[in-house]
Amino acid sequence: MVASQTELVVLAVLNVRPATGYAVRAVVHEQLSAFWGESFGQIYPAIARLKDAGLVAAKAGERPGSATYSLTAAGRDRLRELLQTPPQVARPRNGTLLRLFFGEALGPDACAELVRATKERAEQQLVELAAARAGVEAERDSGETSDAHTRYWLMTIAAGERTAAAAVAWAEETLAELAVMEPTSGTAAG
Amino acid sequence: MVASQTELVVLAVLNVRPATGYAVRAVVHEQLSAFWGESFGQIYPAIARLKDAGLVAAKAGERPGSATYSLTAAGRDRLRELLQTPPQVARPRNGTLLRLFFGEALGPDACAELVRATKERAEQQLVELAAARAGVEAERDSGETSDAHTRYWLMTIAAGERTAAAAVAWAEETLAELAVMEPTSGTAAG
DNA sequence: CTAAGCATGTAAGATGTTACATGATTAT
DNA sequence: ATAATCATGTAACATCTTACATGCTTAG
Repeated sequence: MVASQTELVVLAVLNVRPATGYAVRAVVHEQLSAFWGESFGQIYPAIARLKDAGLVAAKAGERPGSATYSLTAAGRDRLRELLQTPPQVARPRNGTLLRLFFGEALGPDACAELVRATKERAEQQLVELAAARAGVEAERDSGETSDAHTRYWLMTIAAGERTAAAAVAWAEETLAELAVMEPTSGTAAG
Repeated sequence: MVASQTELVVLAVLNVRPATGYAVRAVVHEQLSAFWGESFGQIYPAIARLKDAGLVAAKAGERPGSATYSLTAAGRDRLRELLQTPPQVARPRNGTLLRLFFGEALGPDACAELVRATKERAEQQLVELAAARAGVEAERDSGETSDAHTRYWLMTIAAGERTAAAAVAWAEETLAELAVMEPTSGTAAG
């Protein structure tokens, strides 16, 4: 009875609207990518398990060989159950900060390169999140999505924006400090 | 030749000073925990592989059955090589934001609970990071650690502080918005 | 006609967690 | 004494990525 996190996402996405496995993954990529990721290698086996457990039902899809899945009543119950389990905090793995911590063996120039890359990723993310925000707000105003769902969605976008803005501010501060450090060690040393 | 990230951390920690496997894990827990995690189940096999590859050398430790490991010349070369590889960005997995995104099925009260937990974790982290900052600065002033390493260490602490502060600000904003939402759906609905 | 996108799945291998098993040393 | 900490390792299991294999449909 230990459901994977992937099963939770699949149930949650299918609860919004029935979809093919491919479309489930598209939703995850397009709407959740700032805080969640899944690959086909996880999604298809997860759907198969959920089908075996009677939590989702398959209808023949529009194309031959494809299937559109939707939640059963048991699936909706299970979804609520899973949503109420405390989120498991994932082990952090920030390769940039790891390298920066051991920056003495790497040198200030290479470290600055890493921080610049972080800054660019964060700025890119701010652009994407602004676009997502505009899209969600337009959808809300056109009445295509429930108002409550729109609000929750915007809260997750706000979280991404805060985090990305903090990353940009940190990167700028850190680049300034790296700029005044002499290259006394590391591979870039003269 | 695909070295795991764990091998990189082990090499980096042993480059600072020779240590037992147990002590390597203690360093990771005490100094890197804000952005990195490792368990014994990873560290011991990683050390065994590094020893087989001639990248670390074992000396008999102070206790019977224990060993103190240090980098060989090949190990130092390999470390520099690994530090220069681009950091692989880990797949994001934020269980709180996932639940919040599907908050309509959960209800505003349960969502507020999740956000409060996030806020408390972030505040706790700010306390821990402030203590770490004080400890590092004291070490620097006493001359126990190289000045360069201290600076890099403080940069990683600053990253954690920025991120945690952003999380607190987001949580407060989000709690205010959740407070004005009516419980029209979700398990907590009346 | 051909490339891109839609669609489903499997298999191998890497990675990671947790629990278990064992035992020495140090502090209370 | 006895609990906590130091110390090493294995085994089972879960998870995840990547590549592979296949084929339909739509747009250029």
